[in-house]
Amino acid sequence: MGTATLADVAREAGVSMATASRVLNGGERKVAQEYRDRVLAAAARLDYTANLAAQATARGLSTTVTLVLPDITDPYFSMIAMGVSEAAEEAGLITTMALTRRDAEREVHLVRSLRGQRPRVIVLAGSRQRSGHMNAELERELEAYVGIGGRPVFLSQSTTPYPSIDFRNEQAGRELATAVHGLGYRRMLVLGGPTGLVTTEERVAGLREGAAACGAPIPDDLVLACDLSRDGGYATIAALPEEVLEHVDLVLAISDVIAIGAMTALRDRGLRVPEDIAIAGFDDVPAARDAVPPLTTVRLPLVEAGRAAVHVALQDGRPPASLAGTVVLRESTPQR
Amino acid sequence: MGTATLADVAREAGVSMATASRVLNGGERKVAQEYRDRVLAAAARLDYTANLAAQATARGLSTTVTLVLPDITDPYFSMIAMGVSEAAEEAGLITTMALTRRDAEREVHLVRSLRGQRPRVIVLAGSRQRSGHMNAELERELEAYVGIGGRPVFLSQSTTPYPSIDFRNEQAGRELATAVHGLGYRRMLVLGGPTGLVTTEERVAGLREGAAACGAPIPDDLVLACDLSRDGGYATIAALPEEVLEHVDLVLAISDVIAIGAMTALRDRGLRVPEDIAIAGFDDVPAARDAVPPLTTVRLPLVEAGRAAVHVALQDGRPPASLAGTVVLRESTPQR
DNA sequence: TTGAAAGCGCTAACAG
DNA sequence: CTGTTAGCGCTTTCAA
Repeated sequence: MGTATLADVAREAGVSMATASRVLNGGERKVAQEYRDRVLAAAARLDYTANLAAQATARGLSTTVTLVLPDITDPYFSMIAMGVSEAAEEAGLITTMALTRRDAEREVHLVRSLRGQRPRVIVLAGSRQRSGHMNAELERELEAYVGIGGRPVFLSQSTTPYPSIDFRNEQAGRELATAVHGLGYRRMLVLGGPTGLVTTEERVAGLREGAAACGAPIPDDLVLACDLSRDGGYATIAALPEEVLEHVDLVLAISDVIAIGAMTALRDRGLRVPEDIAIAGFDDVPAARDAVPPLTTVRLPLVEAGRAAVHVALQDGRPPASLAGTVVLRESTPQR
Repeated sequence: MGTATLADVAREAGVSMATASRVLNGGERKVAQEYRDRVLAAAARLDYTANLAAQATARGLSTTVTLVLPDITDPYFSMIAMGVSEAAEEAGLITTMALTRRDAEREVHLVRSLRGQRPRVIVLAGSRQRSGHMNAELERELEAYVGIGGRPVFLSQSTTPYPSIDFRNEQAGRELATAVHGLGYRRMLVLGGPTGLVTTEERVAGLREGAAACGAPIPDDLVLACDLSRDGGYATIAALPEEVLEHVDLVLAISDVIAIGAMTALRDRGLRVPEDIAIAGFDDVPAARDAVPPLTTVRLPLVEAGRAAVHVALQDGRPPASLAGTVVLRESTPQR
């Protein structure tokens, strides 16, 4: 019951297993219409479902896309997950996910044990470390993975020979800085997220370049590192000396989550947003719209990026182009 | 390269495949220490990783937990996903996820094709329909799944003979209504989410009961259905006739996401929150803390529920107890 | 305890 | 175009 196998279907249809396999799971036409129909009918009658595990054993690769990501609870990644899952499904693949909890070492172990699943594609989401000591390890694991026919893709930078989908972080930063400068902001503070991550450093660099180009350079001591989370933004603003904040008219956070935490902290310090101090973020996660005031940000095609990752992996021809962001001005940065 | 098989390990260690299998993937003690060491050493030397697909073929079941959920982008579900993934990992299982896009029919198809993966556990997240025509279909699929040794669990109600993890939605509703009544609110409006869903109806019922018990019953025409999303909350409030809103001092949304959308809509209508109208939600997703003003809600142990689901499925002894919520009062419902 | 050998369900040459 | 027949890598009786 519930366990009809290919052999059962073949017998029921009066054909060989090979033929049954060809019509049920094989590629395109190659079987006479009559046989095809008989097999299909038998399969339906028996409620046949292919045993994917057996298929994977025989083929050497499973029909799975594995998404490795730091934290599914972060909207940045859940958007990406959405895209990966959509594209995988369209390609007839199943999505598996594994969480690294933002731990590079764990990521390597994960890739190692995931290899056992024989996924067709592994999408590694989350920014790479500029010079992680795990990078080499990771590359070794991926080599082994490629050895069995798998295709790794990075979603945001590759520190390896394998392809990646990238965002134009620097450009986005420049554009945002330029846009807010145009609005009249001159004394900006940057909440730069963790140092060492490629993504955050690119964004910070872009912001500073943009501001500098407009004649309002951001001094080093106004570029603050913080945890890549709501709490990171909150804590950093909360701990800031009064005199620093007094001279600032705009906080530029390198992610919306950080910005949202920062906004709450600003308010908890008795400052009005945006009257006393304005704020902007990056990513345009859904929560940015519901922030009060709504958050100025750079919209990144997150879902699309997830989709692109699996496409690039599947048809490895396509050259991975980097994805641009769009500045979205909202009330958190009014004309000043 | 990267493709050491059990046979390779056995040969390298000078033992039979059976022995190698026993030490590497089998249960506990049964192999002499010396052999055990030799196998382990050989495996390490060869960088052996078990082929999970082959294992699943041989065993009939894979080492996978499959999570079926409506939308990973919704924080309610991403919290649950977090818990499932954690517990699965602790049990040495891999988590797979599939998105239904809130479509019951799709859910059934998904379960059907997921069956092919032979997951050890399938967690079906998301509220059941009170009387969905797909319920019977779903049950049929699950029967087949159980037939191959799988274990289904529902996360929020079971319309089938299989276990479920439940929240005490009604009780939570009663407590919330009672709490806000204690704060001085008397004329409440309910944003009840979609009708037909068990969860939403339970919450609505609880709220109404609680309010009624306090002597401030909520009339039928102040219980509004809406989409289970931020936009659902926004749209419903936006479309409300002025005279209805005038008589309301508190909006009770059956989810935080709805509440957050509603809050924005209220504000867009020129109302002050909470001065003119207060608001509360359900779930206590992270965004509730960052809402302005911070949102009163009922905290539900979402991550914990996800964990419980896999535990219940794995050791089917434990009787699935239902999980209680805790009212969390914040500034969106000040003493009035 | 250990090993030989028969599968698990499916695929993919290779003939016919 | 169809069927025969080896595997795929691992598990698991069953004897030794």
